[in-house]
Amino acid sequence: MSEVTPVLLDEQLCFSIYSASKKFNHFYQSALAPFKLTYPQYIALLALWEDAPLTVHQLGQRLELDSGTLTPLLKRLEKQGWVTRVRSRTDERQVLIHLTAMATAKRDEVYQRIGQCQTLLGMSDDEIETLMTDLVTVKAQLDQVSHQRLIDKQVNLQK
Amino acid sequence: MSEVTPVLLDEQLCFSIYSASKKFNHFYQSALAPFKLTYPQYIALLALWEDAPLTVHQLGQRLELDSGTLTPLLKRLEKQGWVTRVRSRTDERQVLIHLTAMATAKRDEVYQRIGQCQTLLGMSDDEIETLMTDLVTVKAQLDQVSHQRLIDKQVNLQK
DNA sequence: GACAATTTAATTGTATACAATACTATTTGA
DNA sequence: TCAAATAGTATTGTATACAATTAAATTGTC
Repeated sequence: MSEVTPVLLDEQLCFSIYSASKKFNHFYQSALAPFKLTYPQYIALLALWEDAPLTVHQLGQRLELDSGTLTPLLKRLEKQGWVTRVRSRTDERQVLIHLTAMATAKRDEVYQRIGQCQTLLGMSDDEIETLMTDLVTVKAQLDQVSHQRLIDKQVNLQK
Repeated sequence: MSEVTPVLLDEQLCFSIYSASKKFNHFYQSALAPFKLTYPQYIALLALWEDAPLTVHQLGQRLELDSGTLTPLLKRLEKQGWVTRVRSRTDERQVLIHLTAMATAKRDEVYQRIGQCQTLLGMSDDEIETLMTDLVTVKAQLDQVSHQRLIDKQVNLQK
């Protein structure tokens, strides 16, 4: 009697999320093609349209990305004219990310394009809300487990 | 009266999924650290433990990954002794991915490790099932939209 | 005020992802 | 039969991700 079913529900859920995330990515990539923006670049702009300037660190907190990801991403956005990267005068360690006039000007156009493409997901707002609530639960649990892992790691190091 | 709320529910959902996917990734990365496996490498092995050998193409269908991703991933798995890559004799175009004796031998150990770490997500099986069903809906819709995009693209090319 | 500790970005190295292209082997069709 | 189309894999180029390290600036403490 071998216990041969490791394909637990959790595992399938992980794959579902992994796969959905990639699909969403492609969706935005294609929707934003006229602006040559990727999804991560887009959400960076979204955060800045809401509140700018932001330091790299602040942006990272909102997007849950670190400087290793953001620095090159922001350099690309700068090269394409969406943002400027200015080292703060009051604290030379931080780099402030400002929106360019072009970024401000194009905001509504980008919004509109996304709106156009957002041909509903075939789910009610309630369903989406529920889905998101469940995802929050999953994420919280994963955070907790990975915190547990830290302790576990130390235990494992003993032997 | 400007329509300044582009942060639609869909957008928040996308970010939730994106963020959950990354967290799951870290979870597996850390759970599988003793085996030096990443999540994509792990699901490749999962597919092979279920059914091997598989061609790169077949594996790609199961994982929804193309050869650009799989070829280097499989080379890494080969270098670490999990699989062998053998060009098929009956059809020289395809490369068959076989499990090594080590991979077969370590299967249960890996399963066990994952089982150990899978300290429940704080959700019932029913809740998880519902979540996955909803994700399937979202994915189906995204597939449909991206298919629509193809037509759209052609229309846009006109002007 | 000196200096250790902390904070913040950038860099480096590794590993996905995927579009586009190239290349080879197989299959198909005239 | 053999040219054209197709299939399968690999390669190249671009863009994330993130751990680990480095470097620079600031803060806290004596």
